[in-house]
Amino acid sequence: MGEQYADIIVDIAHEKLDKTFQYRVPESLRGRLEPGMCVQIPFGNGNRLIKGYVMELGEKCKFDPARTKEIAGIAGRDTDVTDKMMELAAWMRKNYGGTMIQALKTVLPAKRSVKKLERRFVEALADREELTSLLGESMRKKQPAKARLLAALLEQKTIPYEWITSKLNVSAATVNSLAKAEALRVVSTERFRNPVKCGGEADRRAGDDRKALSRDQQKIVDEVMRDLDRGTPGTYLIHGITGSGKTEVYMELIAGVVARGRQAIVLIPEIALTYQTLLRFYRRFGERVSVLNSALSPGEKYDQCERAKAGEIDVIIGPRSALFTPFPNIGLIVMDEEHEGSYKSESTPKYHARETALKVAELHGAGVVLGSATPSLEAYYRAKKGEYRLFTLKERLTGGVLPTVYTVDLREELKRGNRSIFSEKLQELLADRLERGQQSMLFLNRRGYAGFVSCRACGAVMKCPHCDVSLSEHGNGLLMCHYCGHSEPRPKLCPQCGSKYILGFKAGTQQIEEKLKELFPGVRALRMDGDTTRTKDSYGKILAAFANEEADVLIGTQMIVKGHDFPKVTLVGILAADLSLSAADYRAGERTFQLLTQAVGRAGRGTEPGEAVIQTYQPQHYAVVQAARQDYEDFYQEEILYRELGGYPPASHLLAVQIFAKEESAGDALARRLADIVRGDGAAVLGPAAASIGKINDVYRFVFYVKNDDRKKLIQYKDRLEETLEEAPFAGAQVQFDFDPVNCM
DNA sequence: GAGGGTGAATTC
DNA sequence: AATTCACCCTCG
Repeated sequence: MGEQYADIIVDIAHEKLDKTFQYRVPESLRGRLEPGMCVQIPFGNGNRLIKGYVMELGEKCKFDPARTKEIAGIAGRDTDVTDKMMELAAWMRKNYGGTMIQALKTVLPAKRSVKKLERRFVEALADREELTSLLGESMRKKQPAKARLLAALLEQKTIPYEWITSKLNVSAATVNSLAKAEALRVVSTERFRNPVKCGGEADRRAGDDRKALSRDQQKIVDEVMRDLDRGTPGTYLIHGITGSGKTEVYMELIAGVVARGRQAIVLIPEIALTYQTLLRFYRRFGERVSVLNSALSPGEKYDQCERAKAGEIDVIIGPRSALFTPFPNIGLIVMDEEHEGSYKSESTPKYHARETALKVAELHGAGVVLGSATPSLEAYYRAKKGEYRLFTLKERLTGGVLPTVYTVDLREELKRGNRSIFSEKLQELLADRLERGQQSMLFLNRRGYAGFVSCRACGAVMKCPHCDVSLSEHGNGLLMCHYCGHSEPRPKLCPQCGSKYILGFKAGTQQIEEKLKELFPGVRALRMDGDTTRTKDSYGKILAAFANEEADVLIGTQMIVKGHDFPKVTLVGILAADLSLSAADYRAGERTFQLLTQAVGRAGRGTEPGEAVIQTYQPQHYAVVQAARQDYEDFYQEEILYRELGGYPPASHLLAVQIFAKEESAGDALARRLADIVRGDGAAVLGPAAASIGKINDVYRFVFYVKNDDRKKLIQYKDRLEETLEEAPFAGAQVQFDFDPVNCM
């Protein structure tokens, strides 16, 4: 066997050093090193020993072999936060692909890749008299840098090191010479750490807000805490309908963990991160809780991380990136609405927060609590297999009964001559609510962007010149692309046939609003979709207006069914339940069931009983049937059968290999070549083919899928492809990996 | 030309 | 970040 080499990132925070350095692995360390490990390495001209992190191991030397040095040894693996983060980054790179730098940037949200742990000061050693005489001497000798430093030291005995190099503009060489003359010394101080305070104010404040837990709730708390105290924390799935009190359980668990001097991370999908939710946490945990969200500036995010490191906070609430809060000793990770698609990252490394949470928990010896009213197939599958402990909360503690659901077959409706987008049943119930002064919600199960423009004469659709999607009309006579932002004036004549009959199809929700007003003149309706909520503010305003009963009907897409509680709503209409069923990916059924269940659950949250109407062309589809019955268990049984037969996750695993290229032919060629390589290794490959959106921003997209029951096998295929790409780089094309994709390409 | 301060360049 | 190096300066 030849030499072994390691790519190492040095533990010095500086842009110039934000890359790997290659070192030889000495005989004694062969086989003992792993990516993410902390080692001692000689660095720079003086070969001073510093800390470094192993990024990758390999056989070949990418640098002048004569100048590569040897690793000095393994640095003590302490409990340092940074070490854990490095190990996590290494794990992510291995499991999701991409470069180590990409993994590190994901894990360490703060600018610098490695944060220094100590602050340095320069302290005067000589007394004032000596300093003054030295100052005079340096002035005489025309040594301005030395003089500036001495003058500064006369005013202030200790000066932060950064000041000296930046403000005073004195180089390190000057400091060293004065240090040698024993006029000053450089002191390193451990950064100030707030001791973790427990109990006290936070607990007292909690008294008024705390409700007694039900027996079922208490059972969960007892079991999780018992496991934690025994040092055998596990993963728990709480399957509980909305209003069954999952949040109270989370709070009690978090309080328990904090009382034991450990920290908790609460993951919530960004869209569900409402002010009400935050307030509940603030009331219970006061100043010791903090929020992370996309509205924070990078500086503010950095501050949150510093506070977490310094032990100033115990609880953090945020979207998937909150997982990377650098807490010293995490005791619990809560993942609410565990089934949400936003827990999967869209950029490399395309990690899933659920799997990553389990890894973070492993590193800290923490427990993971997943919660959902409609658990993901993945989580429920693992729970059934006994990998997760399953708890079910059936009672609706907030009162209110489950709504009555009517499923309407739109084909029947058409046969009876009703061409309206509202079925007879929905019209009847809407009229009833308007009469009684109660509120309704109309839900269009489809993503915002409709509003495309086409020619009536020849059928040509106005398309984006840079992307493989249709342009949508934007009021002001402009056509816009939602993917790249391209805009152009709406043409007067069809560019294909010259006809002047060009028609814009209204965005779905806008059309619903108009039809509703035709049917019920004078109805007060609010509309919420991509167009009306361009600004972040308007989103909240619309919800607030509806909650204040300033409107009778709220019309919207996905966003109106998530996380918002309107007690006065007693009717929910789902206008076209199957729109999400027709999507050609294996999660369509699951997604439809979840959306319908959530939408139906919006009705009757208050004292009045609720009703829901599901309009569909496929009333016999099990996702529709089971959502109408609000029966998760039966839905799961049918869906998991389909996944097992089709070999889809969670029963099996899927790796999507995505190819991006400026030249269509280059992308196609690379996709074929890569697919052939893994095929040659015996992999089951689907494709390659052009992605469903074949071009975005003038970049062509191709994809192929590799299937295998064993996730490890897929990782091997990924490694094989990454190696191939490294050995023979393919100019003008990029490759990304996506394991068990949520949104198929 | 010794002696030493300074900024730039380098770090596997 | 922390050296070292090459190129100044000053003083005798």
